[in-house]
Amino acid sequence: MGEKKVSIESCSCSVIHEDTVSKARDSMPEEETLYDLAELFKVFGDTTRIKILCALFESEMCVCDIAALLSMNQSAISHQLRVLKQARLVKYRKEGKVVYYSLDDEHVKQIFDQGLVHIKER
Amino acid sequence: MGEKKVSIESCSCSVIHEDTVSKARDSMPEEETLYDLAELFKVFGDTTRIKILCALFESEMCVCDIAALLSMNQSAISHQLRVLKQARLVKYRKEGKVVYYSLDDEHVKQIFDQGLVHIKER
DNA sequence: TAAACATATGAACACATATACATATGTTCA
DNA sequence: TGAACATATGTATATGTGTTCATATGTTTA
Repeated sequence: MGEKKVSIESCSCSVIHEDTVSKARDSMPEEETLYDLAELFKVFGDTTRIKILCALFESEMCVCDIAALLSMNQSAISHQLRVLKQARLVKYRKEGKVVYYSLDDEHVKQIFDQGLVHIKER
Repeated sequence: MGEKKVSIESCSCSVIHEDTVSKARDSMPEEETLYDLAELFKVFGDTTRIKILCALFESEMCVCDIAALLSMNQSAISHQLRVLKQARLVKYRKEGKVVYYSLDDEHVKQIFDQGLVHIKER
């Protein structure tokens, strides 16, 4: 059962499990959702940005603080904060010329921690 | 308090909140842990790989099935499965010439779902 | 054994991206 | 108002990466 062979032009080989494929297809979220999800994880997938998020777990920080902490120049940090901001992972408040960044979302730490669990378990 | 200014050569500006910086520094996990974490999320940060993982939530699948499902050629899928395998996100079993892939870790879905929560909330 | 098939792998190419440098913006304070 | 300063942003560059094509590996079956 479900072993009917169907050749599909996009793949050089024939499909072995038609049932499995169509069931998986039905259970897949929308294309856009999966795209957004990948974009989100992409933001987490950089050492500098992970470090920034990690630092902000402790408290809000200004750009200069973060640059000093990570021993990187202000421009690099500012560029990365922009990415984090666009992903709605951090928010900011201005106090004069100083801009303080903080986490925008309580899920950030949960995603972070879930990742940690996977890392530690090896 | 904690407002002593210290100039650090790596940053053109002066540090405003010395206390905040050193507290954050103390709370940071090891460099290697953060690196590994970024590497893990990097794996999640690709549409093709997210789709593969998502498909495997339903059931194990062979390479051909996945290729057909995603309308991509077998080589591309195989390359991505390799990345997922190296990150210990999928495992495989061989049955003759067919290789069945499945999730290697119960955390995968939890990380995935945490990401979804963040996406949906906007 | 040879053909057919599923999968893996190496190389090449196109494209994305992180950082550095230079500079612009906007705020404070003398 | 102008100097000093924190931050943002545009551009260039080096590095990383996803996909494709060609081919290798390994298994089944005629």
